[in-house]
Amino acid sequence: MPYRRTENVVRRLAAREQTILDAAQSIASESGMGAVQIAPVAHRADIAAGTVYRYFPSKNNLIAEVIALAAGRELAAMREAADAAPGPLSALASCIATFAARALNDRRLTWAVLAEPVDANIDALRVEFRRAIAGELAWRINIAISGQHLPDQDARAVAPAIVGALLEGLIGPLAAPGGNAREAVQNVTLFSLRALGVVDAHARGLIAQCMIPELGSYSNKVTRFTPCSSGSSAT
Amino acid sequence: MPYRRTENVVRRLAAREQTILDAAQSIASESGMGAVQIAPVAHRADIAAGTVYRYFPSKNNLIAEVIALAAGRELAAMREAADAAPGPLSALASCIATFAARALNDRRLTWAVLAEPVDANIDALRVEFRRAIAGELAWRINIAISGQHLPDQDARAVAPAIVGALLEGLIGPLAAPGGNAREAVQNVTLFSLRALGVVDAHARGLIAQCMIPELGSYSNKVTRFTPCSSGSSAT
DNA sequence: CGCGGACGTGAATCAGCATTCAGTCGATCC
DNA sequence: GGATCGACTGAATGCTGATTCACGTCCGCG
Repeated sequence: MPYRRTENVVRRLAAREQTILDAAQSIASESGMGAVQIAPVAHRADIAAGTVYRYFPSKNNLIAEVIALAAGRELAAMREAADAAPGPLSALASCIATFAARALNDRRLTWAVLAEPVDANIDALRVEFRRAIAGELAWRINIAISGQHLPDQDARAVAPAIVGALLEGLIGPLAAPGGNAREAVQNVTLFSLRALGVVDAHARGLIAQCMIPELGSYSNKVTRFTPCSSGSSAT
Repeated sequence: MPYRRTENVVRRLAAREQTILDAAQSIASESGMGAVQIAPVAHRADIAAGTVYRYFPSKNNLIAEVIALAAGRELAAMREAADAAPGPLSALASCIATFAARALNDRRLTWAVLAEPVDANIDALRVEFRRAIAGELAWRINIAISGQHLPDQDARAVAPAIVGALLEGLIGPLAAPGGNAREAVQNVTLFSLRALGVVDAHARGLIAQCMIPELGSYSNKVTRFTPCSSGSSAT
């Protein structure tokens, strides 16, 4: 007869799992996805390498989980910011600024989660995440178009370009490292809005009113992101 | 007494080296940088694995060479297109459109060379390449700004964002695969020009006059790209 | 010719890492 | 208080893929 899982044990196991996830994320955030290896993660979590496999069936699964958690967090923040805005263009601006601000807040992690290749299986999940972000933007863009706030254009095509511009312009290897973060966020947001066809002066106005998340501290909701498409096994 | 290298031998060796480079590039172009492994490259070049090492001291050096060659090709094409244009904004538009068109022409290779991570040492070279492209754009942007054709802005910050938008918007995993290539090029160019602050109508005019390289065939000059910074050993 | 050096070969070596598993230990149950 | 269960350990295993090297082969040389 199998043993029951004591309340205590359940807590301990859950805590351990979280510890592993935290270890993996912090390593990713410090040294990139490539550095997320079983041995270092286990070491940082103060457990043996083998133990990791009691919690995650494979390294890929662990990484996938890290990505899914980060993705859920970012998407939720973007939605929240956009939903709080007064109009379609404001929503768009907030959405972009929020993504930008949070990315800037933890450059390396964002890069690791969104851009740094690891493995073909993982890449599939990452692409889902990017798609979700681009989709979120595309959705808002379409609303603005149908309200005549933006010139007619193919939102599905433009949204990825904005994501690329944000990533490359803010946290890519070429982006200036230091500088005024708030200003950088406002600049890329302005850039994006203009690219969408908002005239310069209007865009500046929108940005001025835009809530930009406090840099240095942001919500850490743990709504795991689940891609809609079925096929992301991440073996 | 060491033997001299016969004319014939020199030719043969050079041809072999080229064959290896071609093999590596074609594999990268078909399956990405990850698939550029010594064994497959050697196989495609019809030589033994060990022979590759008579021509390149390490795999990284081989890959670095592939990247440098591609980079030189692309930069030259961008410069040529821009220099042939009548004015600063035209030059900018041509530069962007050329990059876009050529990238679209060989998506996978462009992606492999510009975006697909391989190894930290290689990444350094890749970053140099990106920097060179962004620098080329920044240069043209600054000319346009000083001629009052563009609103004042930080070209060094904006140029990488444009590169990101082009890559992600055209050849990234989210970009629509099929479709009208010429139209796609014109769309991202329009997007970029607007982002820089060119008003919509004017941008469209510029693009209409813009020479877009024939899709499907383009110059294959072999001006190897050499990053200016000294430290790109690529061990 | 026939010697010797350079090229070419590909099997063996080496290294990095994920994954496994026989063995240890503390908690749970009767 | 034993009998087990099941988590934990970490050394051993296995795989993938770059790199090496002892040995053929070719060709310029006298």
